[in-house]
Amino acid sequence: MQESHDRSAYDPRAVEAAAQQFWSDTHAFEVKEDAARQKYYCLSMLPYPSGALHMGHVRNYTIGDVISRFQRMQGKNVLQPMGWDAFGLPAENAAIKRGIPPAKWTRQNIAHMREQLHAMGFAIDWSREFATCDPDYYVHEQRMFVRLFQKGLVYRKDSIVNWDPVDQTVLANEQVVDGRGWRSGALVEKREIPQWFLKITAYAQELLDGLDQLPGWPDAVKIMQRNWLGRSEGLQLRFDVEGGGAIEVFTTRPDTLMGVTYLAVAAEHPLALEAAKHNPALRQFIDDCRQGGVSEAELETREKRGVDTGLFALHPVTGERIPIWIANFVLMGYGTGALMAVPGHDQRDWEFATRYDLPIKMVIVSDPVRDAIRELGRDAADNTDAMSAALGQSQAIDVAEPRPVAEVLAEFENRIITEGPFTGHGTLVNSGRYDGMNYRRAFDALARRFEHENRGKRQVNWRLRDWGVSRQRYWGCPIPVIYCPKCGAVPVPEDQLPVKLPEDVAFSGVRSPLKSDPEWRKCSCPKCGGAAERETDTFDTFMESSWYYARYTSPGAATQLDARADYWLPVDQYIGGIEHAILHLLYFRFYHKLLRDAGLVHSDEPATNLLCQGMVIAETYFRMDASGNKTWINPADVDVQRDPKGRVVGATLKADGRPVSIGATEKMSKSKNNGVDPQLMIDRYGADTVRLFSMFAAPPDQSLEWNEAGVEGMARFLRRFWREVVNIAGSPPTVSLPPLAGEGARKADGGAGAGTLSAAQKAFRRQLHETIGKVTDDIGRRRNFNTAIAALMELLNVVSKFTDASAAGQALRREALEAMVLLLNPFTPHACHALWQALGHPEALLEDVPWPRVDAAALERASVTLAVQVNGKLRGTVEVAPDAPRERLEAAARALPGVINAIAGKAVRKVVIVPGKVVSIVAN
RNA sequence: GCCCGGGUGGCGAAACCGGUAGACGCAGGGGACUUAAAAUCCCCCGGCCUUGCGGCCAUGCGGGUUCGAUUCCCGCCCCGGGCACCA
Repeated sequence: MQESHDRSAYDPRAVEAAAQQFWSDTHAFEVKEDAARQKYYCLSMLPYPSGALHMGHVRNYTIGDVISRFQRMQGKNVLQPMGWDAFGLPAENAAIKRGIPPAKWTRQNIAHMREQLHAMGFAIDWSREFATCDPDYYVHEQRMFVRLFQKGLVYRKDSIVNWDPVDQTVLANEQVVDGRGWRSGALVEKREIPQWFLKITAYAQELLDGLDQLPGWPDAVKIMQRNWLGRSEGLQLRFDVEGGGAIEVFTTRPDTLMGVTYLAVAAEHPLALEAAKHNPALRQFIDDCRQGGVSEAELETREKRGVDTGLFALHPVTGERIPIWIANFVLMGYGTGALMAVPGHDQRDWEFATRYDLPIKMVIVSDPVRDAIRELGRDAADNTDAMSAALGQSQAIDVAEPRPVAEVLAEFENRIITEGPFTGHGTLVNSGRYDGMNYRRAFDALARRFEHENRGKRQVNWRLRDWGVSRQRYWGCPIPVIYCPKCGAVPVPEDQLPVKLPEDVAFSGVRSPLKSDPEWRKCSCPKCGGAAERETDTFDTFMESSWYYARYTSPGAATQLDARADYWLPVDQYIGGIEHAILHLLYFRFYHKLLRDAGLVHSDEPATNLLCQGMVIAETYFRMDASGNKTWINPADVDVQRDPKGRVVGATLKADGRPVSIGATEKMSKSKNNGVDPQLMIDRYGADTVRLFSMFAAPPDQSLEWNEAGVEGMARFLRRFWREVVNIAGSPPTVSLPPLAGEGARKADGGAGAGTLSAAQKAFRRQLHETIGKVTDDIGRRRNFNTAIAALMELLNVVSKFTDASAAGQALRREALEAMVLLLNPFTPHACHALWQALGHPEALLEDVPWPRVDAAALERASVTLAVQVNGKLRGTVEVAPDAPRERLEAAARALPGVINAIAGKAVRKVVIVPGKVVSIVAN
């Protein structure tokens, strides 16, 4: 016994090395197109090669691998590729810090991380691997850009960036910390420079409509994208300016037009700049607006400020004089850079008007107020109650005495002025001939009027802006454009592509080597042959990550894609972090439509199913010094103390045994030093245990708290499972008990074979087949891997306790454990690979071995348990035949002592029976 | 600020379509085995009351709908993600 224990003990290191060697030697995961088989393209977002695998990668790629291996066991032709999102800012930072060229640093990181991915045992087709910094990859991106240029989907315009006046460089939002440059500490300024744009807005409507064709995407992502696209129907309208000129505004609420009390323009608006020429105070305000970063979060949380230009616009209906203000919350980039402010019916306009003491007018009343007014108009004497109730609902007005309509309106207006705007749709008042109209009618009437006067037009506006793809950085794909003094911006001819990024460069300071190298940019104009210069900006790295999924299907193709793309695309399952819900996933969808319109793919959307996994979080520990600075301590270096109930009462540093403070549980990060190194975990427990824990500890879309004791629990489970399987491995692979053979048995004798089992044997087998059903559904449909694993643990507990030594009992054990090896294979493929062999199977546990099937006959039950409630409280349960009639259920329920007590002295009013679930008795 | 998501025992979580709240695992307590440790196995484990049977309370907070709400609706509080150079 002792000897066999030693021989058969679970040794993850040896098991995993052998399985990985086998998969590698047999090219087990390299796939090719096969029209005869159903394809399944399972894709995880490609990693940025930051240096080492982190737990977020482990989680992401384990989810993808579980789905891939599961689908493969369903007989599908599964593609699971991997590559590297190799361009980006961190490589430049590393270059500055350590003096290593970004290309070298990046390729070193890739080599290391590739080894780590191998050690996780992912079923990846490595023959398709590429890095986005390979010229063979980005040449196609450059060619696509040139073609989009020719199609008119690319343009250049001035755009605002964060400018660091000390380092003389453009900063990413990430590099702006509290309005200052992260390296120089200088106050960041806004600066306008010319940049390249892709016309994603030309696809806005299609991107919106396409969301309805994606039932396999999470609602949260679709809602976020819908809001991001931000379709709004409104009116673009011209206000004449007193003394000449005009301002165009866009409004989604033309019905509030008569409530306009001021106009607000952006600081960069031409009218603002013109007015500032003769007004130092305006000049000063506009200059102040240039300070600070450009991110939306920063702008939106900034204090709303403005200044009066002293100019007036003329109201397009009344001719009234309307003051024009410059306001820091109006941005030049959205709509027309100017807006009509209606403080009575818009929150932000109201706050601004209140601050600067601008008039507030009521021109819309809520429906309850309108109804009350109508009642008053009919019978002014006696409708106090109705009016009071109506006003009470909307604005809480006390109406003690009947009053004329004008007084009610005045009260409502007073509420708006003092308490806040009424921003809902309602009925127009104080609007002359538009009085009494609702939103829709007023919108139409005003639109017709202004279209007729040639003063305005109906317009659909989008929140979505065109995609600015220029970055003033070195480590990116060069934008293939040449600037000629005579011919202007000329795309690089396709036969001169790629424009290669020089990789052997030295970073002297923060400036891009492309920009400081006078030679690289020199070239001749493709049109006139004269001396010209190259663009030194590179693409936004979202460009590379927008089409990599397609390139995996056509490795080595001379063109961007070839016919193989049609076999594999679209992606069947895409997996990545929720943080990419908007930007990446929108560009990804957009680029797919660009590929489609170039004839390279033949579908409308790139991925049919999307899974967004949550973050990996961990506890934080720190010590604070006298001046309040925190030193963060890694969880691996800490011991935790508990009270007898298991509650955490303190923590100490392993090194000195003295206490440390316990911080929040948050996302693993370098700054909080709470990252757990996956490599350490693999070395200590093996990849299968790490995979199993990362799938068990939380459902994939929630955050996952890393907890090493939990990992040990998984190791315990795997050891037990290993032992159970090895214990039966000596018995013959097929114990001769035909009635147990599921499918075959039912064909042979209609399932009657199971009838020869004892009640305990039947219960055992039912649990097995319920588990097969649950695990299949949890992985295949629900993507709840944690509950699939829990069900398998439960089953193992049952198997361990099932000591039936009869022939039938042994056969049942074998059936259960063979099925479990298959069911666990997606999670712990190395151990299952070894155990499948140990069970005497000659073939490798790959697609040749089909997923276990549920035997419907095994699921039959002799009885079901129903909950019995009295007045909503549980008073007992009854066990009855599944087809027991209603009367018998009620009688059985009423016979329960708990029920008799609960209904004593009461009359039963109602009995609700939900078959298979509950008997609910209402008594009083 | 805006958009999206989440809040259930000491902890991670489960309850899938409104039907027995806490499966599974961790931590903890008690025991077995062992010279000892590790490993393994068995029992207990939301709170309060009760010798026991059992009862009451409990899914962030306050309301509502329902025979019945962790689940649906309304209003709050707290935590997390995103915000594209540029409502």
